[in-house]
Amino acid sequence: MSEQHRSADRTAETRPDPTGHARDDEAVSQFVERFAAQLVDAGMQRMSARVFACLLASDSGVLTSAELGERLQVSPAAVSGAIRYLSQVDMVSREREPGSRRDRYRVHSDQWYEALARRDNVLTRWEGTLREGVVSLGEDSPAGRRIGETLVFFEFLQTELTGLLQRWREHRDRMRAELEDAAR
Amino acid sequence: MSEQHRSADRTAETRPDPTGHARDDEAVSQFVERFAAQLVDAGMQRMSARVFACLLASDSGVLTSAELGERLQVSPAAVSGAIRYLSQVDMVSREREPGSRRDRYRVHSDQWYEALARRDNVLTRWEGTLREGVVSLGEDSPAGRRIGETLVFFEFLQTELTGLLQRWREHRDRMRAELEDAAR
DNA sequence: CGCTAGATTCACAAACTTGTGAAGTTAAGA
DNA sequence: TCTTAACTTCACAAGTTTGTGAATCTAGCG
Repeated sequence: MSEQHRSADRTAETRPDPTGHARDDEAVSQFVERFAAQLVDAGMQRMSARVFACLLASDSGVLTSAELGERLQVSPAAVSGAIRYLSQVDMVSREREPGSRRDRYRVHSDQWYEALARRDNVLTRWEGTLREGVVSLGEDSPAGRRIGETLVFFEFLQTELTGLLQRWREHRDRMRAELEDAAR
Repeated sequence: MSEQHRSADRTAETRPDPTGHARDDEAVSQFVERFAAQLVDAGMQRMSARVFACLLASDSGVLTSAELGERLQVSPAAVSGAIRYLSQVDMVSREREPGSRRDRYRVHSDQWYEALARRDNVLTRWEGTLREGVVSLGEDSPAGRRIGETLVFFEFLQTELTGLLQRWREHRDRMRAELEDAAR
């Protein structure tokens, strides 16, 4: 077996690094599990959440199935299932390592932005259901009017989302420009 | 048993009403189940979602445990559990019907607004975990920097949320004023 | 063109979740 | 103060989800 894949993130307890920092695997694992738990609370499947958090906390941002399995103490089958979901929702991408039959999974840097943008679709579906509801209940009935108000709120949210994401892009670009300046 | 509680929403198939609308119970139930399913997809417990959707679709906006049980075909125990959750998260309020030992459960008109405002707390918790993560990973490590960027995004979101809710309040008040005008 | 590392699929068992009936508790009204 | 309608709690059964090992598939490489 090749030793290549050990270069990015070691599994030893701690590791000195060029800037004088040590990576405390115990602390890292605690972060991974804690953050994954919060993603689960927010509705994500457990294993997908753990895999995602693990990738997020890796220095390279890229890990193989075997590495994920070792860090999370799960079988290749579990990793496979998690990756299937995560790539479906575009939170990780799959890369084939050239000159190898081993896949590498990478976190997208814009995951959160993308995830939020995808909420747009969810809102649209909700709005569809609410519109049907207004019809079923009768738009002049008290219940119909109540559902209608909810619909207005979601429509408002959806509009706001557009502006919000635009402002985020500007905010991010401004930040990056500052970082570039500082580096010079 | 008193017949009082039948006054607000009948269980018969359809009902003529003063404005000439009929309430098609089959269609209403379909809306309730469909909307509840979407709430479940978004992470809510099944029974809580059904109870909430049912209240939302009732003309009075107020139902008793027995009415909820009959409409959703579930036991009083199930209703009790759902209501416990919903009142914990402030999506329904409990009222004691005066001169009776029967509770009534009411949907809040501002549920969605409130629910979104509560997201604020969730974000704060996430930010806490992310901050710990940056420390664990070392703020100058690539992973630490990646988590840090995520943290910035969530901080941005939290700021935006404040403005968004403020704009919603204005939007809503403007709408209500227009409705008042039209009624005159 | 076959061998084999690695990914995927699948049936199953363990763990968790959900809703029920029954027992227990509370408080309105006589 | 007693009775009893209505809510709540609890143990359990049914249903669902999750992760595993084993079998299967895929595609680099000799």
